[in-house]
Amino acid sequence: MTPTQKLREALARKGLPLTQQRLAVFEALEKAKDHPSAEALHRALRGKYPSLSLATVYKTLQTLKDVGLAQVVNAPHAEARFDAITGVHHHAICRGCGRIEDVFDARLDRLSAPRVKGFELGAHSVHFYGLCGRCKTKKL
Amino acid sequence: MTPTQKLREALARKGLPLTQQRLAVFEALEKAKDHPSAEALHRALRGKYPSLSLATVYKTLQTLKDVGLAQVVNAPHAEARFDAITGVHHHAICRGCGRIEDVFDARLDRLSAPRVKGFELGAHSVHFYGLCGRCKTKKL
DNA sequence: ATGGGTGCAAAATGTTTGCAAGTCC
DNA sequence: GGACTTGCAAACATTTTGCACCCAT
Repeated sequence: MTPTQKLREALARKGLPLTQQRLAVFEALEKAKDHPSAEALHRALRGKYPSLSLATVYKTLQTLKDVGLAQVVNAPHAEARFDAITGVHHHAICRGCGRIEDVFDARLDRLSAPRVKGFELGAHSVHFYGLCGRCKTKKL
Repeated sequence: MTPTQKLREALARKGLPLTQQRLAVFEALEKAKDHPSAEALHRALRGKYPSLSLATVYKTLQTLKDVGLAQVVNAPHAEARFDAITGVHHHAICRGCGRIEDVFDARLDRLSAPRVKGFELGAHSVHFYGLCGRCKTKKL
């Protein structure tokens, strides 16, 4: 399935039209292997589509997320959240309200780093996503 | 060891003075169990220290990080980084330049969610931190 | 005494939004 | 034709910075 088909189909499922901008952003995102930012995508595309605006790139990425063709790797423009516990531990994060609970689990601490070309990896941290008690009830 | 001692010592190791503001922020951060944001800490402290500025809270958190007494749970005000791969996968993140590489590892995919009071957890993602090839050489 | 810290306000950064004009089906 | 999207600029939220004054050592 070509990118165009894949995108058209995913958009159609939500009744959304396929536009040139959406196709351009989607193709660029699929081609890039370095988890580009909105800014990076905009930069990469402005040669071919000089009128493409950064706001459109943001909106399109949101749309791609909505139709299940993209995801965000980190969680910015949320506030930074700090922790006085500097030892190894993990987190349960509520998708509803952003609440973060610490998770202590030796089994998770023991995970060994995978081999990634060139990287020298040390610490790791596991993020579990879900709904906290309050948001679970709210959603019903 | 009291918070004051712990803080004084960590700061002294880098030749930095202990101030009332630093102590206040550090104590508040240790006491809070909900991964407060800078804003939240500022709000919590303004009753007792009305002149404490938000900028100082930010600077202090940075300092606490530098001396190893705090860490950031998420990574905001970095740009959002997007990914067209929507399946389960993990990431290797370079502390030097922020580069993100995908990690595919079935062993990691299979991790079962821990029990966290009230939470209903689904997906998870493992972040490995380290230095990429380029930053490794730069640091030497 | 002096190097660094604090508080303020302004700048910077990343993202979102309102709206007129344009595009897709 | 009608709903949705685009591009622009302005708004927004979070974080950083410059600078005059102040505090810890």
